[in-house]
Amino acid sequence: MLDNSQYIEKLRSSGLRPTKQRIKICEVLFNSEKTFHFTINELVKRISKSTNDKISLATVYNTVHAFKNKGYLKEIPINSDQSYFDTNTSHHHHFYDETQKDLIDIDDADVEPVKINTRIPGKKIKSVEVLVKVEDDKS
Amino acid sequence: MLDNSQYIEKLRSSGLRPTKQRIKICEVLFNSEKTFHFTINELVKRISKSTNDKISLATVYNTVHAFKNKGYLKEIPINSDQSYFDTNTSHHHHFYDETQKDLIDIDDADVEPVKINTRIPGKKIKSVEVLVKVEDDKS
DNA sequence: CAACAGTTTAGAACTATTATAATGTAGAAA
DNA sequence: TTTCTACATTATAATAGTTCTAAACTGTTG
Ligand SMILES: [Mn+2]
Ligand SMILES: [Mn+2]
Ligand SMILES: [Zn+2]
Ligand SMILES: [Zn+2]
Repeated sequence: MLDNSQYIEKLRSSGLRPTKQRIKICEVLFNSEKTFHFTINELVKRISKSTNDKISLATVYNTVHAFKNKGYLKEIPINSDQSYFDTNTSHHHHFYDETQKDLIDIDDADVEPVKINTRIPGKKIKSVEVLVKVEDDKS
Repeated sequence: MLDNSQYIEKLRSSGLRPTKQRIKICEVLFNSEKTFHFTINELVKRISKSTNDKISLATVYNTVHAFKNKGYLKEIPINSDQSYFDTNTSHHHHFYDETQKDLIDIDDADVEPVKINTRIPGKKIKSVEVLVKVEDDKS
């Protein structure tokens, strides 16, 4: 929970001009106690609920990608027709409920550290993500 | 490495009519010693290299989805503009080279079994997939 | 063979995402 | 404060992977 001046500082220190659109998007993304997952469309809805000034879809895409590049958001790899993002940038994994198309954090304490005992020469590891797909238990 | 009569049997026993398109796609997918990863476009290219009879794009999509539903193919979750499929349906994980947009199997022996010590009530686990993103090592 | 459900197909439709290019603005310099 | 300019926003078009449609075709069964 930060106030606007802190977002302005955060944006400035990232080399991003603190425009009113970016500040608003910061509020929507980071002004809540709990982190959450979202698609671009869901974010657009959250934004329009919390302001009267419309932000164009292109700006939402641009800003989400900028924040992702700066490390303020993560993109979660799922097979879906749309991208999912996460305001929780700490190391953790996910359940994906295929029935409800819903992402759920797995507390990092509930997952044994994933050990990969092999490497690709000339490449370095950027991330290690576990996705646990679940479905309704009919049995 | 199976011959056509075995594909015909495999298709029949799955409730799929053994059409010449499906048999051809079986050959392209399963007639090699090594398993591999592919996108729909790459599969279309492989098909046209190995036959003169064109198979329509819609049929390729239909068949890949049918095979996936029958468990003959897996879809690999990646953030990409296109879907990746895998002819290796045994349990294993992947490196994804973001530079070359290339999927590489991780031998299951090189990964400690992933233990998830929590569940979602009413849901059962369908799959547990580890994706290790790598990039060029410039350091 | 006849009948029919399942399959293939070309092409249209759909939709998430990206590109374009004109307009606007934050921040620094004069 | 005014000017300047690189960066940002925006409406809109373009792109592209995927799915849909509906007509033609085919494998299977009786
Ligand atoms: Mn998909
Ligand atoms: Mn993406
Ligand atoms: Zn998360
Ligand atoms: Zn694989």
